Amino acid sequence: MTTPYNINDYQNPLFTVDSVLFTIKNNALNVLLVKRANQPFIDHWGLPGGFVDINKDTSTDQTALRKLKEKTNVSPLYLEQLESYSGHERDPRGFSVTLVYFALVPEQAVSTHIETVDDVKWIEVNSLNTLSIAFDHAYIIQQAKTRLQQKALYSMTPVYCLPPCFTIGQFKQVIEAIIEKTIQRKTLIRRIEASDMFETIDKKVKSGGRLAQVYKIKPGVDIVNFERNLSI
Amino acid sequence: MTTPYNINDYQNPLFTVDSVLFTIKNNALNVLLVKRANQPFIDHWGLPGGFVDINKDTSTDQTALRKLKEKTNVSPLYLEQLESYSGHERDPRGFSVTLVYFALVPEQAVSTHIETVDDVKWIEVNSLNTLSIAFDHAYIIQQAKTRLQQKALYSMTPVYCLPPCFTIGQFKQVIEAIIEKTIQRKTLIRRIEASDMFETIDKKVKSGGRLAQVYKIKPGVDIVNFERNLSI
DNA sequence: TTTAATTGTGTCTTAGGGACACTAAAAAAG
DNA sequence: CTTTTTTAGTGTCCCTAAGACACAATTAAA
Repeated sequence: MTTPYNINDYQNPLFTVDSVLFTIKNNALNVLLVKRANQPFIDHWGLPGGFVDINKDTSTDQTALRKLKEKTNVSPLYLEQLESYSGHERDPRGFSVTLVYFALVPEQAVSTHIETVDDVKWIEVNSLNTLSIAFDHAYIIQQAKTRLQQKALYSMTPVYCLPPCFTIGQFKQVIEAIIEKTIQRKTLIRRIEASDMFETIDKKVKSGGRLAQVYKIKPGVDIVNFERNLSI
Repeated sequence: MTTPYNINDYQNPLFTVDSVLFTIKNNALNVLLVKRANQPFIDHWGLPGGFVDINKDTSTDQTALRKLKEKTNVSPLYLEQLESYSGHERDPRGFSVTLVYFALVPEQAVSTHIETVDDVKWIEVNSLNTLSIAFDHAYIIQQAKTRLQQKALYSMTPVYCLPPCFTIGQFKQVIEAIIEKTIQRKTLIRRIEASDMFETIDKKVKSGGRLAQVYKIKPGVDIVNFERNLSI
């Protein structure tokens, strides 16, 4: 029953790390796609990612960050594991496993770099069906979107789609773009106060009407989770 | 141990699948541990798991289920991915990635099989420090416990630690063992009704006082999530 | 000066968990 | 046989935070 361990008895699956990097652009949820330079699915658009480099990476988190930095020139403010996907069918080269992260970044942080290259672009998640996407990445993006929507209902996570200084109006727009539903401004204000994550800065900013108070994240605070969801 | 050069080993990290299988035993959260038959950490206790067998497994889910069935002789009722853990330090053989699942099973379903073997056992999660655990598995078990506790606050997931027919009193004990806090019986009854996941069966059962109504899960229903957490 | 737009406040409603009293029914104690 | 103990189940009030929405404040545009 117990044969001695030998690593060569097993064929290792193909293991990659991919990231779903989201941002809000034009009041819509966008995902970063990369034009594939290699087979399989050459010239198709897919998620940024690749193989672990065990000489450079101290963990798969580092792999995800390294690949994202290669494509966007910045590290995302928020990164967490989504899930891994595996099977014989998802990659023509054979049984494969991809560990998928999902990440958030404010659009301004990467816009200048993205505009200088033509193999990296933002695409609206709701327009994904107009492209032919590599592997099962279209499905993975949908899963990541669902997870982000859930998190937006019970946490302050969407703040990582905002620049360092922001107004409540901007925050509300980001949340609404993610959950695809309007929320009460009052509810957001109550949550901002209850979370104690933010501080006002001595500045107001034009917004088309009355000047808006500017907020920023208090240094060193963790993301706050709430006990109730926003209603769906 | 000297492994011959293998191109796959060089490109790919060591990839394994492990599972944190929980049950409730004696009103306490228990985890299934397996005595390791091989290096590294031979004779230490660790999580059930191993390498993907790409000839047998259609996905990593199947790997987890196959390994659990080897050790317990049953498939768990509940299985989901927890997270993956990676790094150079966690396995002396080099950079490794383990994809960890967490699973729930009623104790009765596996007790007879467990008692016949001596390399598999249940151990109370709160007594883990009395054993020396392989790899970073002690840490992983703590992470899985935290995740299970969170899920118990907003979902009916703990029901998978119960046998097919159960009383509200048993359900309450399972939840309380998981979250390590008492809950209001009334709250559980309200959630059972609101979820519409259960039906009463025409049977009552002794419980030390008044006879208790027996419930079971309606066939084909999905686990229900609530919009509010139980208070912590 | 008026109107429109956006920010910010006040407050009532609503849903669901927390608490707890009270009744029901069965077993154990006397 | 009666009383006590134990667990099951119900009724109901409280509390908190989200939803709804009116209304005041402030700015720009018409």
